[in-house]
Amino acid sequence: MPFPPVDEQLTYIKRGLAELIREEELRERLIAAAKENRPLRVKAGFDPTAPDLHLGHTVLLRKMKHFQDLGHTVIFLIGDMTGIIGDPTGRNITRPPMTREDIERNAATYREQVFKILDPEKTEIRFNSQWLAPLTFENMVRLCSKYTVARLLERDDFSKRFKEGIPISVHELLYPLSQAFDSFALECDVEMGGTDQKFNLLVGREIQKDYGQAPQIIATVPILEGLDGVEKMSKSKNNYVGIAEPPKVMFRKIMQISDELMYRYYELLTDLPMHEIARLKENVAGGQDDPMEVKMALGQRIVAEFHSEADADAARDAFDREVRRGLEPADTETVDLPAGARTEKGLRLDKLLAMIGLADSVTDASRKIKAGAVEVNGRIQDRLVLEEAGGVLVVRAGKKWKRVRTED
RNA sequence: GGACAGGUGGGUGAGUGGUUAAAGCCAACAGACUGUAAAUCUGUCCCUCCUUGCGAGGUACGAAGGUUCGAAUCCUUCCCUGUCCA
Repeated sequence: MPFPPVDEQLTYIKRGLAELIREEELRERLIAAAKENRPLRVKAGFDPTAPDLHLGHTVLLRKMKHFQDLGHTVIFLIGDMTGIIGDPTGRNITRPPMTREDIERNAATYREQVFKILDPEKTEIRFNSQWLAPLTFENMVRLCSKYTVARLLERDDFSKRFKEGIPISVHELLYPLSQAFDSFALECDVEMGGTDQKFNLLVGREIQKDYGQAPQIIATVPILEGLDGVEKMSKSKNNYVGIAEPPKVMFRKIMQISDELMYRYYELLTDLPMHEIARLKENVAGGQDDPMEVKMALGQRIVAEFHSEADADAARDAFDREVRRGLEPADTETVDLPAGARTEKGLRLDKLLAMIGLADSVTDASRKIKAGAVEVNGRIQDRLVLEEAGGVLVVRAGKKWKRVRTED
């Protein structure tokens, strides 16, 4: 399969990239690839834990996909060696070593999620225990001899911790080395990662050279800001959009980002050409385009990528209906009236809310009632005991809705 | 092995015997505002009960005991984390 012209490839690759080390080397490598009709081997490493991918991860995955679009091979490397050893840092209190089964299961989940973006035909999934596990002590020491402590301490977080007397375990120092060794073992032409990985990726170049291999080219992608627009997207910060989340949830979350942030999302999470994005921005600033429309279009693109066009349209409609107009969702669940909600005085609304999941607890429910967030059949409730009306009750607590069948 | 510091509600972090269910901040949840947002403002933010009240009760500050009318705050033991010395 012939590759596109080198300049075209370069432009495609460079879009949305944080840093490319070095462009000239990549150009040469691309020329050589074309000449030998050999796809480049592009690697990115992933942790064997937490296979719940979110949009932040997809920035990297999308860039990997771009390489595939150009005909190159992507290596999805699962760093299972660290998982087998156990906890890398003291941060996670006693993380038990993962079993082979755990890792297999996580790998399966990765496959499921990752191939929503990557092309399976052009992807190799590899595990670094394959070559790290059989590494003898002798070879291990040999690897270590190729790098100095001073150079390892150049890494930002290492030097910082060292200066401040925060402990650095020896195995942490080994981490960049083993990652570098992976690149050698896989004969990588390019390694990718977030900007926070730059140091590790650079070590790979050095080690490859030492082992007589052409040093890999490094391509880093920016770290995506989360929904808050400030901190990086992460699950623990709860500012993420998971790629396995339902269309409606995804769409709603995307609509939550600030107008400013949406252009960055366009750049990093869609393939809309840069000049188009610039135009959108101008039109919004000039008042020709409605920012909400632009953001909804973004939401639709993203939802469509992980689900389908139809899902995206439905999500948009649902948003319009539920959030903009505050109407009851079309897919409101209907439940039976829980037995305990009825007392001799009548229907206890606080208990009902807690039992059908619209409140965390009875106490929480009564707080919500007090706050005027609870509505039954379109009427805001301020009493604990509900007048029985019979039939199906449409209950709303804040954003959540339920229909309750009262058996009569 | 020794010395020292510390373990508080989802997170951070005050509080060193008594209006402390425990400040502040963040997150979260509601409400107002709005073009979706963001920003801003207001309220809420352990559980249960009921007549939803500036209500009553229960549980809570690593664990278990103890001192005291009364402890997150003092004592003992234990567990855990960190730093330094060996």
